[in-house]
Amino acid sequence: MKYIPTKIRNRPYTDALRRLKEGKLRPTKQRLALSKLLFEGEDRHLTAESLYEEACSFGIKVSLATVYNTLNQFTEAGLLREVVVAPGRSYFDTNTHHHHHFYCKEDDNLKDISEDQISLTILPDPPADMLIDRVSVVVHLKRNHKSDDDNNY
Amino acid sequence: MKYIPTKIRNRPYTDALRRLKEGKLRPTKQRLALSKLLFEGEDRHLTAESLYEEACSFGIKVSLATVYNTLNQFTEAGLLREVVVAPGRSYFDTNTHHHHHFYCKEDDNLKDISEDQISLTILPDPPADMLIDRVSVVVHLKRNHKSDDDNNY
DNA sequence: CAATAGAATAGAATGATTCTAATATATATT
DNA sequence: AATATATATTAGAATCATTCTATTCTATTG
Ligand SMILES: [Mn+2]
Ligand SMILES: [Mn+2]
Ligand SMILES: [Zn+2]
Ligand SMILES: [Zn+2]
Repeated sequence: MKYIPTKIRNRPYTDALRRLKEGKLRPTKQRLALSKLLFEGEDRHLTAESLYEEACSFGIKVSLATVYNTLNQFTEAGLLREVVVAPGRSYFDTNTHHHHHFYCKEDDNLKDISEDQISLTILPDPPADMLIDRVSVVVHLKRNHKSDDDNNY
Repeated sequence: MKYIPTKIRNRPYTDALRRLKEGKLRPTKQRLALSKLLFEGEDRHLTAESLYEEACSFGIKVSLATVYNTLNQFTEAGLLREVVVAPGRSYFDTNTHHHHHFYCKEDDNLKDISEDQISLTILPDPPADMLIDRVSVVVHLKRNHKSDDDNNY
């Protein structure tokens, strides 16, 4: 079994802590644990409910209210981005870079499209006294049922 | 006072009726009345609540549940489009042509951007067995507070 | 350790939307 | 025109995501 130095074993916590400092948020148990779930590993899209269930499944003692608070505070601090693609529920995105999304309603699934994969020119000026804050592109997908038809004819 | 032939005076109802036939929906009092509010005049963006209040203010006897049912049925039938820009509530759009939106959160206000005012190239192919259903572009706006600052310095 | 500000929590409250089951109306059939 | 049937409307209850509230707890600072 390979020896892993403490420095490296602790990296996830260090990173989670760094995130909290970035947002000027106290490093409480719950925030640290959620931050670790959110930011270690690949970028992800999640809902308050899904993060809550994940936390519970890892034995983290946290309430749904705190998950909502945390997601909102992280979003406020710029550590997360809120993505609104369908009525009813919000997704939170650990990828805060400017980018876009594929969304499939049937699968309830979000997938990133990096900024440079979409070229966009907006011709109209914003109304008077308004500035463009950000541009959101959602490519809505549907299942391709064509192959089913092919089999029948 | 100019004479207006019955044919023309009744046009809004005729149009409202035509819409219902398009969607294979029975022309009930409530649907006719809502259809008239929705489709006569300019294109508009509205919420269930706002349409309900408008209907009430015109003395139309209808329940909020029926307004929700009607908006969903009309959307299903392709007479309306649902626009999701912010968490919490849905907007319905009488403009069903492919187009995009400016959205200002502060004013809770939607404004159309016609399709030809945005040029968009999506490079990535959709995931396997998926087709692009539609593309939604939302240009989020914020108030320009620059002039306030200018006055102070 | 004590004092204090800030955070976590359970549960209540809210707001949008959907559901339910009774009543009413539009359409089809005589 | 009356009847039968399918469909629509309604009030109110129910649901679901989210936020609020008031209490308890904890991180921070000296
Ligand atoms: Mn990342
Ligand atoms: Mn129109
Ligand atoms: Zn993303
Ligand atoms: Zn529109």
